[in-house]
Amino acid sequence: MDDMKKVANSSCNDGVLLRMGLNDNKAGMEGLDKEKINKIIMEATKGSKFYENELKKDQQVNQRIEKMMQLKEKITAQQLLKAQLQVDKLVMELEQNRNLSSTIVHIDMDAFYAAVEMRDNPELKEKPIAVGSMSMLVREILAEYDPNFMPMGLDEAYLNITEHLEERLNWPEDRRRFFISTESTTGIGKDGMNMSAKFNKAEVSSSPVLFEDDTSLMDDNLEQRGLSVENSVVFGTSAEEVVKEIRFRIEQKTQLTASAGIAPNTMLAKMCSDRNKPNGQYRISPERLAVLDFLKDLPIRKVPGIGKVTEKMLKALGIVTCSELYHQRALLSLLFSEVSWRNFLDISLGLGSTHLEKDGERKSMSTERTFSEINTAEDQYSLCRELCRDLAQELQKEGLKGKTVTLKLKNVNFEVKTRASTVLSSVATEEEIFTVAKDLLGSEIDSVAPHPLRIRLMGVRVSGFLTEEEKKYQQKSITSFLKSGKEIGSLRLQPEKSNQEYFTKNSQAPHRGSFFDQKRAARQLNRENISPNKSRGKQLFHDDNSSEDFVEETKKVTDLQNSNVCKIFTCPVCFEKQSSNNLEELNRHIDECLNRMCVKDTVEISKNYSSRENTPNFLPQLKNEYVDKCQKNKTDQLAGTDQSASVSDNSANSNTEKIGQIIPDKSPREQQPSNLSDIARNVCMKQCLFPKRISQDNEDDFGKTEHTEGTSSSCSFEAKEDTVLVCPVCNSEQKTTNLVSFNRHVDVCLNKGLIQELTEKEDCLTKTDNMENFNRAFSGDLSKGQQCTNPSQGAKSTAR
DNA sequence: CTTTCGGCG
DNA sequence: AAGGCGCCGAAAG
Repeated sequence: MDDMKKVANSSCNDGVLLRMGLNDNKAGMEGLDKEKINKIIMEATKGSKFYENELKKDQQVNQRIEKMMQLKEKITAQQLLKAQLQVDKLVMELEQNRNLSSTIVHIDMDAFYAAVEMRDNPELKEKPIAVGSMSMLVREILAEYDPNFMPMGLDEAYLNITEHLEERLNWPEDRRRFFISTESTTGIGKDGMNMSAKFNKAEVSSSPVLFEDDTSLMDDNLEQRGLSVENSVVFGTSAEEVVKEIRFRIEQKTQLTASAGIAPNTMLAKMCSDRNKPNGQYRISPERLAVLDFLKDLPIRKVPGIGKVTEKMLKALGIVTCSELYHQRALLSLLFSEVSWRNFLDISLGLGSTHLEKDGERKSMSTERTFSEINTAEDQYSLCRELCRDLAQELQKEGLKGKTVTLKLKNVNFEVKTRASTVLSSVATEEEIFTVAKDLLGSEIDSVAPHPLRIRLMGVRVSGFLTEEEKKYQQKSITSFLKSGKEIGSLRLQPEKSNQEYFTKNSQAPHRGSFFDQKRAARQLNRENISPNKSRGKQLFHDDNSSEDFVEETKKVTDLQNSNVCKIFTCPVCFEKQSSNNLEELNRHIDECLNRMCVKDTVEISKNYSSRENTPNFLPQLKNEYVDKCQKNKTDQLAGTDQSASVSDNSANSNTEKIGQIIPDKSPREQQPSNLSDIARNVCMKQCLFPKRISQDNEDDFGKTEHTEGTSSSCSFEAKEDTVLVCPVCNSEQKTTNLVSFNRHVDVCLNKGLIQELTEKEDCLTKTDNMENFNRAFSGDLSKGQQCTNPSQGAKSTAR
């Protein structure tokens, strides 16, 4: 880190020297006109302003890293062990759901190389290069392989060719034959010539390898077809051949080459397309080992979604490759948010979306512009209006209305500020947006007064969109409901509270952050008490960290799920022998053991455990070596052996994985859909959905985590005797006091779409999530995005 | 909810 | 060829 500072400083000095040099020039060359020099100096200062800001940003990242490292130092061996167990349980679940049956293709136009060619050969500029190339291939070529293919920007696209591959098997050869256009060879200049020459040479005449699975092309067909055969090519039926065909047709059409990746999911496909770029392709065969092998030494930076900051942070933890990412999974689960570490886990296992879901509803829309300094309020306001106008136009195209307007400003020092304001009624038109934006701008101008606000960028964003349901109900039911609420008290379960309060409170369910975050926070308080020997974990986690073991290691974790032997085992926490046929009991024992260490946690957690039913239906096989190791570790501890080194260096140990599935515990929020996916529970969930939130309102300790997580409270299906239930949607009194039927009515009343959506996704929704969605739809608060993510894929699996 | 950040093409 | 730009979603506070 010191090195970095040095580099930065010297670069700064260079900048100064440069400017001094310019001054010398100025003195020496009197003929040079003032303006030009001023301009150069301006550029230089602009550069340094920019650079200064880059340095600042870099230091902020360094601080983040420092903070993370401090957090890491405080992690105890017990915490790490527990995390390891939990993460590994998840790993097994993920493995079990691994889907290798899709064939996803990622096509990436070699635009950059085209640009280089163009630079070298200005004659080629006439060509309608990438202009609309992808949207054209939209229709003309790609759709033949996947009618639902997904263009990503102008120069790349995903295709799911699974179905095409099946159909193609029955295709006659002629349907797979394509004629080589000779037009391309007429291109003037060496490039036109080179390209077609390259193609002919490499892909047709002299490289049978490229058509390895099309035997017919090579021999007899050549003879049969006579002259035309010289100009045609037949592609085989394998995925590779399909993609070659696509790339061939793209090149014929656009004169541009494309690279492609073939893999069982989008993430891998994208990484594959990068492999043999330009003008190449790569395939990961649909086998688990092939996937893991591909990832083994792959730098995490290659993964979509991992940018330079994440790379740097992980590097600070000694993580550079994907296998290292896997090895450190336990540590990562303690250091990062749940979304992040789960994403890391998906990456390291090579999991991603196996189908091309059209991206969900957009959550915001914005427009912004960079310009040379603007410092008069007048100009700034008119610019602001202009942006609002543009944005309003775009919003209208998609029929969107939002509640939050955000103004973004970048001053001449490259410092970015955003100011947001959320209004009660939604905005969509230029005027509506501007009304909000101008106030934000105004207060920013005021804040620097009497100095002028010197900006180089301004942007306006609208977010917090209304859903369809809301648009419908906004004016009608909800408003009337809210209005009338004061008069008649629609939900009189707690007459002393206004409905406003009711909903506000409900929407504040405090479960941001991961399970680990919460538990970590709790443990932080009594860490001193519970960790008599901070370095306990060193030997427990002996880890050679070699990537060769990566494949083996993940295998071990999963192998366990198939083993159901072992009736006696040693508790990995207290090291006492336990014998039982009842796995649930064993799990409970370990849970208790683990949590005994975390004094204050214990009560809550064991309460949670005892009410959980997702016990794995298999028994772990614990190898003796593991037990030995644990016991050795124990004796070391007792002997007071000091290993003060940081635990993370050896946090991952294949042995520890062998007991991964013992712990059934997981907070419901992060609970994956068990393969049991038991209908009964889901039914119960649905029934609980509404009664629960009503009954919650009666509870004093409403805000407590256990309740919002929905772990222990029982379903009460009957409202109190004297309550009158008023449907919050249609605002009519309901005769029934049975909450189930009341809820059914509300179901009907509310837009079905939402309910249906919830039902479809209920596998991955917890009660809390359901309630959140409900509350959101109910109260009209849509500022939060959907929290449900497909459990079979990363939280952020596809780049936009 | 507001503000900042990370990442992508 | 590298980095600025416009945009989005999500983390952080």
